[in-house]
Amino acid sequence: MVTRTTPASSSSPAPKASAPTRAKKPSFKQQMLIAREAAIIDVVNRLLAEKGFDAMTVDEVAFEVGVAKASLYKHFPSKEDLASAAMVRVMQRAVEELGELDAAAQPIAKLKAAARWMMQLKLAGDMPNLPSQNSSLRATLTGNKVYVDTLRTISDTLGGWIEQAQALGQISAKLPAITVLYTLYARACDPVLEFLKASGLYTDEQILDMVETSCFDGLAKR
Amino acid sequence: MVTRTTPASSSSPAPKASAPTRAKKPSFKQQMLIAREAAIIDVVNRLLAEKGFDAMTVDEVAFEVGVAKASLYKHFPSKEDLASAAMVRVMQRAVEELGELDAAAQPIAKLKAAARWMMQLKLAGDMPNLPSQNSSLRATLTGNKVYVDTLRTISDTLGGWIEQAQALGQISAKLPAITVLYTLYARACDPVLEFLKASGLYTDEQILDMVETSCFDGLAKR
DNA sequence: GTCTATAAATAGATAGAC
DNA sequence: GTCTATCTATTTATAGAC
Repeated sequence: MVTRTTPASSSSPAPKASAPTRAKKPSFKQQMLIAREAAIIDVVNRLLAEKGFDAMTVDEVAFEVGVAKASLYKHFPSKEDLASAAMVRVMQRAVEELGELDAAAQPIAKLKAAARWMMQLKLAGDMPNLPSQNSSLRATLTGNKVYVDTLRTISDTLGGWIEQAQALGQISAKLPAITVLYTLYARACDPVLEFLKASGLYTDEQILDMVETSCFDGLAKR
Repeated sequence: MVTRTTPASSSSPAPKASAPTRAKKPSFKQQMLIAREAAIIDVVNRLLAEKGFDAMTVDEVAFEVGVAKASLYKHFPSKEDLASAAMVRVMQRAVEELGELDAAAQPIAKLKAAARWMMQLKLAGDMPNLPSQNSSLRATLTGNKVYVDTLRTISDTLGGWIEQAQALGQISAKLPAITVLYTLYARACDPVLEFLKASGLYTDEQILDMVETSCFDGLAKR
């Protein structure tokens, strides 16, 4: 995950000869690097969820991570790449989640569980919120192979489930599969979730139930 | 037709109903003021729809209006007030629209038409996009009496229709009215609309039909 | 790789002439 | 009320010491 090979080669950074008594393991430094970048992405992810890309500042990220801003730029070359890394990570987790959900029997059950996973992530404040209009951000995202590939993987998986569900008469065949897919994706940024949460009237579980119902069963009475 | 019954915003002076004089016509300057502010709000509204509040800059607004930035601040005291004025205007138009829709026979038909009106506005690039998290913006909005009152009017109208529709068995009674209301409001910022439009696969009418279907009938087959 | 310090650009907002 | 010119603060991003 998020294995950036920025530093001078990852093979063997041991210029010093063998000094087994005091030598530190290079893998340790690698692990520290990974851990620090994971900590950075943690903060970025939370800030993206809280305020969105435009309102998030790199100063803020650096302060919350507890690191100098210049150090951040050693890890990620731009603010867009910070956001991109956060998106990649959450999408890779989505791939893992979809893999587990695949055990469910019915396609529609998988789709509901996938939507619920996204909504639970947003309710928990862990869903990055990126503006779909920002051009520089879009350029960075579409130029990131891992991002594009992972998005493709997710879309293919969900798309397959949708077609299966439609073939079984579980999902309406009146709607094109692409529309169903987009409608599911939109649950990741559904403002109804935060509105209902802000109202303080319902528990997270109740909110998930209601939005899942409105999404799959519709507002009109059945 | 802009703000005939109500002043555009708290920052713009209300037209005074003074006795008609023949020597001078202050109403002309008043009209020029109104017209210029309407032109400003036009630009603000479009930019808010295109890039959102955070990415919109006051310099940009001034340039597109063709006026000096300092002049903008003579009309509206802050960027937040610019956005607030745009929101007030679109909401006042919504009130007018709801008044006309009230002629429809069935409550659910009114609700569908209201949702469709919002979606058509967004598809046309005329729906302002405000971040729900920005605190200074929220403060300005909640401190704007016209905004709060108009929002209240809209919510009361839609809320009444929802309860009627539920009583008639047209809208599911399993969902609280507040959830139905929020779900309808969310159509004004539904990313599915722009995704489908960006795909180039469907006409605006087809997109409206599909999203209306998914909203009221749900994704699951009936 | 981390830091301090700073560049370079841009944001929102104002001063003051006319 | 409109303009030019400017202020002040903030933002993304680097330079350079260690």
